[in-house]
Amino acid sequence: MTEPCSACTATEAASQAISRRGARMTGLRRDVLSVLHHEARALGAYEIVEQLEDDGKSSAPAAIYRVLDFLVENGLAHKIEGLSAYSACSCAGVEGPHASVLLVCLDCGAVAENPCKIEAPLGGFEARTGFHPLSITVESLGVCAACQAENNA
Amino acid sequence: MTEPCSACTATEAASQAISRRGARMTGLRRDVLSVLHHEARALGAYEIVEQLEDDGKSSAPAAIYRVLDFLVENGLAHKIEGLSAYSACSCAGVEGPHASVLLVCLDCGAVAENPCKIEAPLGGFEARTGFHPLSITVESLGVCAACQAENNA
DNA sequence: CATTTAACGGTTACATTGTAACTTTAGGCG
DNA sequence: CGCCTAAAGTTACAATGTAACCGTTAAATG
Repeated sequence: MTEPCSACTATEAASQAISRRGARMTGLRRDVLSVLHHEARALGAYEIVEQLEDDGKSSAPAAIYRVLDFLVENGLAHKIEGLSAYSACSCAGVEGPHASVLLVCLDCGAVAENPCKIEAPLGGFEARTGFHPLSITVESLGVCAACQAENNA
Repeated sequence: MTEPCSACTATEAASQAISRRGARMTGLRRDVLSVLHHEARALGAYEIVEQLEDDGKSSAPAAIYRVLDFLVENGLAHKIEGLSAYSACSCAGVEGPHASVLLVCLDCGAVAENPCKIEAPLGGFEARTGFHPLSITVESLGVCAACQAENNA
């Protein structure tokens, strides 16, 4: 018997989390999430389209964007605004929508993630000004430790 | 005699700051920065193109993007990633490139800004993982206090 | 179970945002 | 002046994102 792939395991776990939330984990949604988990890096929407085509599962961009919105709204994926790209959420034990600090490697696309409370990054600034936040983005583009080591070799 | 316009004053001050840094504040750069200061809200690149056309100063998108890159690199403007838009930097006394917490109103486009140290939003996470940040984005899309009041009226 | 209803996905056609590459112009400087 | 560099003009695209409509599927309700 074959070893269980960790990406598949993660996709499966996320699917179950979605069901617990009362939302529907459809085939396309699972496929897209699976691609994100297996690639384990930031992917553009059109890269996902290509990846699905390679798997014989053609879908137009509009459908993919709808799925990505769903995944982000449900906390299964994050959008990296600075790259117009998406990555599977890698937080353990976090369910539902959430903000994260995202550290994105420009070399390899790896995304390191740390869930954060909305209040932290805003540092009370929002409370002082009466601003009502609807979304939070905290991300850094840079070079991960592994790529730094490789570049210096 | 006419009152000095605060947006013009800000543009002028920024121009002088640029010169002190040894960079060139050209006509187009000043024009774009002036638009951002006068509008005092997040503007897309193509909105800036239109605005300049209205002023009889036509420039193609490619040129505007180059100028916007320059302004951002020099800390005179910020890009709001979540809106693909730009706003003039409103920090007092901050010169050169810097990160800021940006609170962007989805109703009126107003941008409240607070300069921040790179370390703060990352909370030491980057130090623990060896990640080398090249850029930082901390922004929130929401509703400003003024628009909340207006919406409730 | 059958019917209704809402959510989802397929599809087309398009809007918006962003760039590459080359040319022309304008400053800075010996 | 003549050279060199940076910036701006210009064209032609590439990449990203959406609106809208319709067929299909899954869920809800009687």
